[in-house]
Amino acid sequence: MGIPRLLVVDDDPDMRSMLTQFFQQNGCIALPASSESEIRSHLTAGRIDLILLDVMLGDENGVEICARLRREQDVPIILVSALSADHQRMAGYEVGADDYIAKPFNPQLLLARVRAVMQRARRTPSLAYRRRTRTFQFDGWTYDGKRDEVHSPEGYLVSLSQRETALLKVLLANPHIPLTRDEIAVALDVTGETDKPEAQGRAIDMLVGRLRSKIEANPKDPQMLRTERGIGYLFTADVSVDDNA
Amino acid sequence: MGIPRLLVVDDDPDMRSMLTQFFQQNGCIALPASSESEIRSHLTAGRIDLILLDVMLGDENGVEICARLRREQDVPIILVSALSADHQRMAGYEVGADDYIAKPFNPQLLLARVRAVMQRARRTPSLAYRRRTRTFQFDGWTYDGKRDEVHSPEGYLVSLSQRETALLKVLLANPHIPLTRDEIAVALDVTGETDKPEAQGRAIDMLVGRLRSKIEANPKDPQMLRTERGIGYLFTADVSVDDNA
DNA sequence: CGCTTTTGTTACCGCGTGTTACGTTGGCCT
DNA sequence: AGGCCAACGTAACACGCGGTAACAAAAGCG
Repeated sequence: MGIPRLLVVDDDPDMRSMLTQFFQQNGCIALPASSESEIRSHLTAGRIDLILLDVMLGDENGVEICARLRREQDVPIILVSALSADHQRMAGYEVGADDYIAKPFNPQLLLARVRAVMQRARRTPSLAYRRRTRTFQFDGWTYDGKRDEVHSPEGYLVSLSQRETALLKVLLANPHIPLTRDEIAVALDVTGETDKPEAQGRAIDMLVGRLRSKIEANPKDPQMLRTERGIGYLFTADVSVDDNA
Repeated sequence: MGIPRLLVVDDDPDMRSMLTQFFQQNGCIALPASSESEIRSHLTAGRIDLILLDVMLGDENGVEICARLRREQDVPIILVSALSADHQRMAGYEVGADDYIAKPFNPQLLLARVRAVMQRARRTPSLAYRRRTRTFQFDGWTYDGKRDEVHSPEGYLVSLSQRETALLKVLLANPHIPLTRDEIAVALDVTGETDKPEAQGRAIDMLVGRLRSKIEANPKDPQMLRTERGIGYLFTADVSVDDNA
């Protein structure tokens, strides 16, 4: 089988990079994330085998996020918390988490739990192992996640590059939400090395421009992929999702 | 029957080559491996009479691997471990291992155990001893493991070279999983002499290209054997296995 | 031994992607 | 209003990865 791909969700940067590094040293691909929208971007953008989710995120609640995610898809989730109180633990399970670990934890134990959960998930003939494919509709356009194809309102097949497709997926996962360049960059970085010290030039601008030139009727006056001056970009189309395939 | 074919699984290169050499001097064919995916590739690619499996692999757990393999097929497995603790021993048995040996071990004793397990396996009228031949179906295509033939969806017989067939088998054993060139190279080396010091150029690229030209409808736009830029290759067809023959 | 077939190597090219540089836009200040 | 300047768009270039043609080496085969 391939390399396990984990998503480490914690709002404390130290804890986050500590964990991602630890997992990377143990042969996993560990991607950092710190908010629900980032989680969703990752889930849409690429395969994620397991989510390690801190219960106490700054302004969001890990348990609620877990419940919401679980209502929608069956990606394995391990909740992490500083509170080992029993009722918390129960809340975690009731909410659909696969396991629950209290801080501070033994790294080896954590690794063992991660493996156990992933193995359990693998045995289940669920989609956790298959690539997640959905079909999106937006403003007449179609993105077919199964074939990774984009069709214009007139039905023409528009070929996007890998990166352009990835960007589109990020946008589709976050419609009507302004995204900063950093947020986009992080979401795109499926290769996601350690939390980077912020140093990417205008790559996102170029990417946006290239995508616009392919999916905007008039790229000079973008309707769907708007720019929020001083902020970032905003996808303004209404998106409908098709989970059938 | 012929010469016994063993698979030596250990993540320590020294131990691995020591063991393979030892067995080779004692009239066996010993193939080195260091990960579950390698094991699976070998099992799919050719006959394996017995697996010598280290419990402590770097990022994988030998016991878990053993359990997983045993759930699927009945290859004899001997677990090897530095921990001779009893509970570990029990865990090994419960998991379906045929024997359990603690490091450091007497080579002669090891050999005796190996022989004993293999003989026991031979008496059992199981399939472990026959060459494992399966038939795979993928996207209309058929690979007949018995005759080593590939048939197109239209029913034409397509002749693949040895290496191309080997690659196809590796892919069939790992569908929907991105494989690096190194992983593929290792899996292909069923001849697997000593662990090589990694120095293969673009042989895999060529091999992939050649296989594509034979089994992809449009080799320029591969559907099944996709390339994962910066990673390696990915076989995206749904594979179904036929164990009858 | 030559000839064929398979397999690996080298070299070249195209494409996707990031960077740089420069022009343009639009907000803000006086 | 006009001017200033940061932010943005994008053309042009640079670079690396992967496809593949052509060649070389190795393995079968008579």
